[in-house]
Amino acid sequence: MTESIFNELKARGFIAQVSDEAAVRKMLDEKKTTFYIGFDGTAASLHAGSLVPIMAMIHLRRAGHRAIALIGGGTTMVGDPSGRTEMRQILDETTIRSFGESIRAQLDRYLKFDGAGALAVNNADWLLPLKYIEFLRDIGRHFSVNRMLAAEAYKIRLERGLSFIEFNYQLLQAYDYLTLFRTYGCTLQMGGDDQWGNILAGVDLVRRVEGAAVEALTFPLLTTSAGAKMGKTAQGAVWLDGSLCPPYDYFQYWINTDDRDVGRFLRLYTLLPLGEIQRLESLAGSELNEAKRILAYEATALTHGEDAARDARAAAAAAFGGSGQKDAASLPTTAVARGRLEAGIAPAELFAEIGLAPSRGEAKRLIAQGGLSVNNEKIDSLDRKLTLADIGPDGMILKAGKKKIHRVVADD
RNA sequence: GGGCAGGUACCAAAGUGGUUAAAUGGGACGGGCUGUAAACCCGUUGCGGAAACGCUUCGAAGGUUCGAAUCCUUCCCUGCCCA
Repeated sequence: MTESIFNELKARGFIAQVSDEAAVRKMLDEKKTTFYIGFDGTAASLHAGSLVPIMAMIHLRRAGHRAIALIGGGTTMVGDPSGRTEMRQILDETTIRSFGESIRAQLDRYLKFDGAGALAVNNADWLLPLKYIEFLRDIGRHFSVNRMLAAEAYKIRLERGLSFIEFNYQLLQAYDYLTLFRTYGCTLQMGGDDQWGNILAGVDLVRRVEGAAVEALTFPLLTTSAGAKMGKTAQGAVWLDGSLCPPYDYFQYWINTDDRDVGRFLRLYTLLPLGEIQRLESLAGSELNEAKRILAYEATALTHGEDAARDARAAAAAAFGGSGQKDAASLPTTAVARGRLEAGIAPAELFAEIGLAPSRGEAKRLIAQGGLSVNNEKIDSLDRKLTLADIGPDGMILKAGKKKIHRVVADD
């Protein structure tokens, strides 16, 4: 802990708001601190939007602090209204439990839950058994409805509607903080900036109930320079799970970073030293692509491992480098029955089948617009059947647009 | 519980018996220009079909009609006002 981890986080752009900067700085720079971040269990996998909290945990853990990843098995039963325009779909308990388990396993890859430097807990363990009246008397009494209603996070919902179940969310999250403080001596809760109100509610609760000072820190809510939410594309979320978002696609997501975001993202999403990042972001024009390649490689390696990152990088080079296709094997590949290829397959059918087009109609539209190609040769007719003859030594390379690429091989 | 206003495609929002697969905007996608960038220009944007055309869609289910997103009934959901 020679260099200040707080300064490091700050310099990397992780800090939006802090309850008491001097206190947090002192805590993190001088003693081993137990901190926590909560993760919702609303899907089987986390997506790129959760990477900032994950990276923050990695930094702090490396600096010698103890990380608690809280899986929201209990709070997800209720649904956080903060900053949302509509009520979340309420999931059933079995689903939430299984999602929570997947997320725990996923976080383990980044954090290595060894019990000493990092551990995972699930708030279903203490929230589900709660007794309503008891909870109201012990915890509910400390919350001012007036103050809650004034919170920015509820503003939209007060205009559009907020149900009582969601209004309870903050109490539960505050109670989580109290529980982790009591059980693990946790004195810092972090989260996205939309969690500020919920986190402060916990800080208040711990002070009122235990008379102790605990702290809050939030991360900025990121959007890309183009205004899109981080981790979302038109196709959906950029999942951290390789089966939902293959490493190749993950790599592509990062390499397509807007020029203006390269420096910011290198700081947040890689562990490269700041000096190195400064050098990379100072590159201009097309040289910036080198920085993007490094960003994509590092980000992919953190999520999918070095080997997968190397493969993805090689596949990307094959797809976009123009030079040969010796790494074609790394491209997303589908095997198609040899018999069908012998007979010849209509291009619209095949493109739709392997997912390069959402439907045959769309594929036909793309053909009409000159957007589809086989082995880098434009498909100019719906009758241009794809056959065995199109499969070269590296398979048949299909492209939709300039960036979506897929390889087809014959299945014997 | 009562009164009022609503639920239209990815989102916002027109449409109030046929000319509506459904205006317009945004988004997205494709092409052009580029650096796998941004900006800009052009085009596309329910499913199937080469096409003719067929099928499915306007909260849900029924009904009226030659014909409904548009009219009627019931139900579900949301907001506002009153309790």
